[in-house]
Amino acid sequence: MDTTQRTDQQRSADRRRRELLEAADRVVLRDGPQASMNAIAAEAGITKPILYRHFGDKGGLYAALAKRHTDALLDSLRAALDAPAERRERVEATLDTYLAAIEARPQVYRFLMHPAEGGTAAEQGFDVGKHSAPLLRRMGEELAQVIEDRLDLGPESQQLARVWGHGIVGMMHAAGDWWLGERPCSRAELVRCLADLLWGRLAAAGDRVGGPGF
Amino acid sequence: MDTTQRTDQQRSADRRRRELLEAADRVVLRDGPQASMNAIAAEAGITKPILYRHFGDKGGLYAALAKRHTDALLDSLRAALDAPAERRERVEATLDTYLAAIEARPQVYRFLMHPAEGGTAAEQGFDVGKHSAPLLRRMGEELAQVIEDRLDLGPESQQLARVWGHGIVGMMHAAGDWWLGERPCSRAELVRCLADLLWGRLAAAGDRVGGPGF
DNA sequence: GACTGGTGTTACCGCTAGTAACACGTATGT
DNA sequence: ACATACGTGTTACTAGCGGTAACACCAGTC
Repeated sequence: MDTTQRTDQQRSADRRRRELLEAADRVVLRDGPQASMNAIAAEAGITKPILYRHFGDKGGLYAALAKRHTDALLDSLRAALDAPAERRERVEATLDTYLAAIEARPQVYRFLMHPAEGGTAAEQGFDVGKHSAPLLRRMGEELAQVIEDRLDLGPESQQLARVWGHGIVGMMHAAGDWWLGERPCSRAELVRCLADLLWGRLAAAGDRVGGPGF
Repeated sequence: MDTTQRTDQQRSADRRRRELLEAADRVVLRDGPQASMNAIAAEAGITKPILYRHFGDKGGLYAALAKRHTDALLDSLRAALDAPAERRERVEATLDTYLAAIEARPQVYRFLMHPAEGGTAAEQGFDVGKHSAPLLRRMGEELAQVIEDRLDLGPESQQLARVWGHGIVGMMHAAGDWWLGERPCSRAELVRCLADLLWGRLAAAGDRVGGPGF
């Protein structure tokens, strides 16, 4: 059991794992989030127990799969968030990056937003509400960190930043989801509307004639 | 087949349907969104085929169940939205109403946010992204209508209102979900933070020393 | 009394996630 | 050279799911 052999094995296992993940990716892209383990195994040219040896259970495979895409998307978002430009431009660029991603690959995005599922009887924690997709949480935390690092929000800075991070991400997600289903306008228009909302146009708008206003 | 008898039968069927829905409610509240049809039938004291005769399939039962809670929650939200007060107060009241609801019954809320699932091979439309929970969509449309009715937003009023409706609902949902899982602050504080976000504090905040600002 | 319609059952189908048990190749220790 | 251990792969299975077909019972009606 010398070191070189162990690394060899590990390398082989890692390569195998990547191949399996790519096969799973193709199936999920084709069949949606409810792709079966049988289908994934068949696509990879092997049988189920191998998948289970590599990933434990379906949740493990899905987590590994989600991590790849989540990391990639988060990298794009960070890039847009870090670009050298005015705050408004940067916010719009980030929104546009996210919307472009979900527009380009709706199946992947749909998969990422899907909660864990826990088929038979595992991982059930009903008493709390933490069912949201990991991607949303990670994006929220990431954005919160950026906000807290860069904005001066007074004494309650941290709390405000975290609430805003998750809130803005949720706004982006829900609006994007609705937009993807109905396509009521162009992406650029959607970006502008959302940025306007974040820029306080809701509070600044005048009441409509005849009513007390929202 | 005279009218009175048909009404009698219909009444009986309706009562039965309500009983079944209440049983399903109890099971979902106990087991979460993945409650099985067997469990629900057992809770109602009957067997599966009866459930299927009443609701068609699992999606039908879940849709009926969701409609009850969704209608109830939307009524509460409408009440908060229509209260006689300033705009900011009303926004805060609406946010608080939603958060209080999900805080009081997280399982129900979790169930409502769950997408349709389509067990075996039904209702699969992967090419579009319309997987979101009906509750989110309905709340978004409802809020959009209120915004459009009451605010003067210029020529692009309708589009802005719809984007904002879905965006604000998504913000509320994501922030509420995160808050419910981590409980980082009181409900009132969360409400204030979110209202501040909607009131443009993000755009108004100053840059932190040493960086160009978000 | 035969007939019809609603309510209920049992027993099944095909599918899923997940696993146990077995077979093959290969490198190693004695 | 041979036995041993190990990783890789298979087949065949379990338990449970959503959903359904076929049958039983019990009312009211012609």
